[in-house]
Amino acid sequence: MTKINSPRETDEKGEGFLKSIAIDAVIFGFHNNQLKVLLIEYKRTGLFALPGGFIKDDEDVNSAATRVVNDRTGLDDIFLEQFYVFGDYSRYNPAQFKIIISAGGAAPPDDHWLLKRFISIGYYALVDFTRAKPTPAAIFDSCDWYDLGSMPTLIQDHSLIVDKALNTLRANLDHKVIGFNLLPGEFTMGDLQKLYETILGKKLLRPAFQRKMLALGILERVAKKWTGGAHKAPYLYKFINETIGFSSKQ
Amino acid sequence: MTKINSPRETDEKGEGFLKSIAIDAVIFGFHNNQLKVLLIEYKRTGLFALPGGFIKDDEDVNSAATRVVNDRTGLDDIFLEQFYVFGDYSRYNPAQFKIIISAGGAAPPDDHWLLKRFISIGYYALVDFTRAKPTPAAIFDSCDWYDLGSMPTLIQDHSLIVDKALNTLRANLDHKVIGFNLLPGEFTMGDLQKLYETILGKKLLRPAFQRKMLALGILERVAKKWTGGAHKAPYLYKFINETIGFSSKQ
DNA sequence: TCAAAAGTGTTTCCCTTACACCCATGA
DNA sequence: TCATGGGTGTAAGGGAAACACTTTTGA
Repeated sequence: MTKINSPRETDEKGEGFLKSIAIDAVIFGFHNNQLKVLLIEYKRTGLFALPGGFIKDDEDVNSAATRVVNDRTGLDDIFLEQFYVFGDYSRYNPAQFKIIISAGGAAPPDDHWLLKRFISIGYYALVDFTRAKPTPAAIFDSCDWYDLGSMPTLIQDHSLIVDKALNTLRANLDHKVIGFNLLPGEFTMGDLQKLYETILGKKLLRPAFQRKMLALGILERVAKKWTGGAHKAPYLYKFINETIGFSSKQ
Repeated sequence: MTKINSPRETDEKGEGFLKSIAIDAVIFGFHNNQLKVLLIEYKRTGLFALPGGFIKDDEDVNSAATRVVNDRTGLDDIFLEQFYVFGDYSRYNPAQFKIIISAGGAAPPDDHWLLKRFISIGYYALVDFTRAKPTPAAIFDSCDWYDLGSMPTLIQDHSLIVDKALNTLRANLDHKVIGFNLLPGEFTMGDLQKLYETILGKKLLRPAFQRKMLALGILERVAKKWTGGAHKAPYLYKFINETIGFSSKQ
């Protein structure tokens, strides 16, 4: 579908990209009982933002989102879903972009395409923290995980986008099968419960949780786990589902 | 928020509008136990489509959607919600738009802004059929209600958009309070049940339905209804909720 | 042998389902 | 008085909540 011709975002005209449309990705990971979000920092600005990108003239929007997440994490098989379009006029803030572009070289002309108003399509992605390799682009100082509770201030309305992504994740956790995307291939029931508790922000009852998860019929018990703890070793489970990757589950 | 300056879609350059972004609205109504969708027909083309529009340079995207629905129905207080962005490259079909524009006057130049690739933000609206006044624009032959089961062929991927809107409506009917927006201010429990049955495409048990709806605590019994039928007259109910209008319910 | 975590069994409770019964009304 | 649709009562069934008990392991 997508011809590869590699236009460059830094062109003043934005040749090769759809104008006025951006993609912002809230990439969630889970580690040490903490829900994390991948953020980038623009060089020499102290400005933090969600990983984002633009849509090539001949590229599907969903493919562009996949490409953005792949560029930042190196992962291919990711759960990714649109959740909202952020399109208020009030989010238009060219001053911030002028700083970002200027930090990368010369000050941009006033009619630089990135200084125009943009609408952003919000995606959220659930990735395996242990396999993701945060990868900055040339214009970033960093690309790293941040705990949801201790994120730096973000540009534009990106904090709002994270909030809305988290709300969507919470709402979907109940009636879609998505939590597993945040865990490694094999995990214990305790890991899974910690994940659910962290996302939902509340404690769950262990017996009820175990039964509910097993009743879904999508978990396969693999083997015994050895632990360093002074207690019974838990089973390992893996998620059995062929339809991994870009999800069209409704 | 929105300065009024009235740009015109027919300008070749699309001056005053965001480029590459359109809005398509699936406006649902309910009448005679049928779920209906509002469709427009372009003049002298035989082409049917969803009501749609574009976003003014200084207009919120959600405001633009409200404006589109208001233009076609005359209604102000409408339930309206984004549900998906349709952004595949394959939906790009300039030939159809060339026909539409040509039918309105002279053939457009090849660089007419409407012949470029567009991404469409899908909204669905739930309106009171009895209060909506379908209103065509100058370039339409008609603007009318169609039964979901007997719609004409639609341009582009508009049939897909309707399908996805219906699926979203079905999924939300269970866990959001939205069905009432399709009924007049006062209605019987039978009306409401018929509506649910039509949307979900299956029969529901009357006693269970009545109890579930009343348990929501959002219905107020108003008065006795007189009927022409040879049976007990049903109560009338009305929906008690202050937060009518553009919904931010999550 | 003990503490801690994991796995499973059991009872209770509540909501939904299914069905029954009564009510009101016009033909 | 009878058929039809509306409203409510009630018993049965299924799943979640709450709690108890057993199992396994390293200290």
